[in-house]
Amino acid sequence: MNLRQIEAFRAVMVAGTVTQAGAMLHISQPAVSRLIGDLERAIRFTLFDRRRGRLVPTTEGKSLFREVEKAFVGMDHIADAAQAIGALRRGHLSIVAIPILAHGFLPHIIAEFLKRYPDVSIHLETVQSTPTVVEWIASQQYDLGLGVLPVEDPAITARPFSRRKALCILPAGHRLASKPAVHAADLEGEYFISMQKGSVFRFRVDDMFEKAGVRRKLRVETSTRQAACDMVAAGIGIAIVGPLFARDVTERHVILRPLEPAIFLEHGVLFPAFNPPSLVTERFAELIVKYTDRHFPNDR
DNA sequence: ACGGGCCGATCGTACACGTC
DNA sequence: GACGTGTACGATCGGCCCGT
Repeated sequence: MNLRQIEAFRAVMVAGTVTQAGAMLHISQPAVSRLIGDLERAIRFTLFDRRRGRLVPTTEGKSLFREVEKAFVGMDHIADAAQAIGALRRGHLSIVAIPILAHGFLPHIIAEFLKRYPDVSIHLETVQSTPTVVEWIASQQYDLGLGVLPVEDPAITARPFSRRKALCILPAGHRLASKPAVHAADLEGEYFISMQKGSVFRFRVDDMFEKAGVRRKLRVETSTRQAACDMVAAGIGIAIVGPLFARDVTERHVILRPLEPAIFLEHGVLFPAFNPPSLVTERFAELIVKYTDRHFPNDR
């Protein structure tokens, strides 16, 4: 007994004749006839009486049909579920991101994604640094991560979505605010708010000033762009932050200027290397790339 | 471990024929 | 004519073996 024979049996019960059952299953009438015959031989009792060239279900046939119907209801559920998953009408996506991307940037993408796929549920977690994002993605605790590139970890597959310049943040009314761009040499002797040590970004900023021979007065160190902006707005000093992916209230009270020489920062989507992304994850990653191209194109 | 070839089982169609 | 059964034959698939 096999599934194909059961399928043919059900089709004959539903359609009434072997010919129509064949049409239902998109096979020929003899094929159905043989499947029914094979099934009867396998179970060793007859499912149909052959009366005047017609198949009439026996009592045993009717009993078996009730059981088959129960099983096919379950099959229909599976088919529905498969279709729903394929069409992204169901699904879950867990994301871990650094603050600059989790705030202001990702909410817009999530909103756009949920317009297209309203029944997908999303969990967004914010962590302070890209190494933590990498760790959580590598251990497959989250489906997708967003952080700063490069990521040199064999357990991670990275897909860049943005390459943009860092910005200099000045307090309103600062002497450098009138300049179209701020040069490293302009910041000689300025009070400075620095991003926390250990990050790729901090290393690049310090390296740039060192090569330019510029000495700053490092006043405060912070881990978030938001805190740096707030402190610049409060007149504590000047800061250099990574590219912005949104404008928030605080940034209206500061002045943003390009930095010379430019410090490029690349952001990327991170996946676990040994676990292929689900359809939901893939679609979300594609949307991040499209959204960034549209609203925050790469700097040259 | 992987790919290719062989072989048997299974499933399909086409056709002939019987029954109503 | 409509429908069902039986048979011949071809296509496909999966298991097995063997070579790389």
